[in-house]
Amino acid sequence: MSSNVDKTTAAGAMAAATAKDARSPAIEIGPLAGMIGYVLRRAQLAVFDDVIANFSELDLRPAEYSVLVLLGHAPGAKQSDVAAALGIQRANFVVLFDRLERRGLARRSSAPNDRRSYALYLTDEGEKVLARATSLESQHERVLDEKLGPGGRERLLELLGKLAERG
Amino acid sequence: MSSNVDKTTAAGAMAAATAKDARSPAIEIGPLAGMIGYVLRRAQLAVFDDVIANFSELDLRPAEYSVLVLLGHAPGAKQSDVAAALGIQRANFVVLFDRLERRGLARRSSAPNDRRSYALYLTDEGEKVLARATSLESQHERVLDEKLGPGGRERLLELLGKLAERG
DNA sequence: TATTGTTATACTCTATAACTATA
DNA sequence: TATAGTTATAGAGTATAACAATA
Repeated sequence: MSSNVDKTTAAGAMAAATAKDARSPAIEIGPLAGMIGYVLRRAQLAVFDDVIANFSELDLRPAEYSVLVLLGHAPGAKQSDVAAALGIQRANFVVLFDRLERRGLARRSSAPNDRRSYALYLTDEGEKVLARATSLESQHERVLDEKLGPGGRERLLELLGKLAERG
Repeated sequence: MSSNVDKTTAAGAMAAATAKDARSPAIEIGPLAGMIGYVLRRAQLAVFDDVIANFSELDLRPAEYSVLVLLGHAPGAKQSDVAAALGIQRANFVVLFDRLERRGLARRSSAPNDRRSYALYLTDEGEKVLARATSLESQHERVLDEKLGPGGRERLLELLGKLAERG
């Protein structure tokens, strides 16, 4: 999963872009630094890299964590509703959830009124993994808060919420 | 590339998550709404979807546009430096640039001092496409400014810049 | 007829290893 | 020995079509 050979990752690029080293005649990103989409993408990649690194002991991907969080918050939710709430295609959600189920972290239960659908629940093991992951995630949020400064989180979440509105 | 059958995209999910419709018993994302990484990802997807839609007449992907912008800003830059500045792996950049070259938008020129490397340039056609794309992109930035409100852009770029710093 | 879950498939993006030609 | 470009490949993530079971 990790290596230190031929590292030209986003991290490396950002470092190179700001370094003043005669051996790396790095070029500036210029006008891209003022484009919301570009800066947003780079920030998202940096944050996700940290999340993935923080979850490494759990072998849990961000999308999988979001499913666990949602099941902790809305146990018994319908499979298609969970997928829709997270913006995941039904077809892709099947595979994602299969993995959680095979690992014993979540389970499908037959829904009471509709024999087509499933009600989804965390297992006891899933509750434990969710608790541990949330602890790691909380630590990470505190690191982000240090980077953002006082009031930064509130301002950022408000602005990002406006961007996420569709239409 | 587009269709209106079975749309369970992130857009649909966000709409469903906020709608009050008896036929869509949508569930709330709960704690996810307070997590920087999750909100950041949803915002980035929404913005990129708009960028891609705005560029549809040019058949230009965000990463390709970023290369054109960089070549407009730093003509003659080395291939590996452009890739590093954008956080793209050398190996993947080759394929990306091949497509721009085949379309006649950019070209590789032999570098003066190093026969291993290339100096990259826009073609005249590439300049035209860059100009058109930048015009479309500017329009999009103004739409984003309306969403963000007065001072929103400046605050957002500053906060995102802090998140993008690695370490 | 429409919806739920499912399978299969394809396309993009990304990461790594290995090669070549130069330095 | 190290670097620039390249090729090939594999893994994620994502999108679409089609099907069976059920509504």
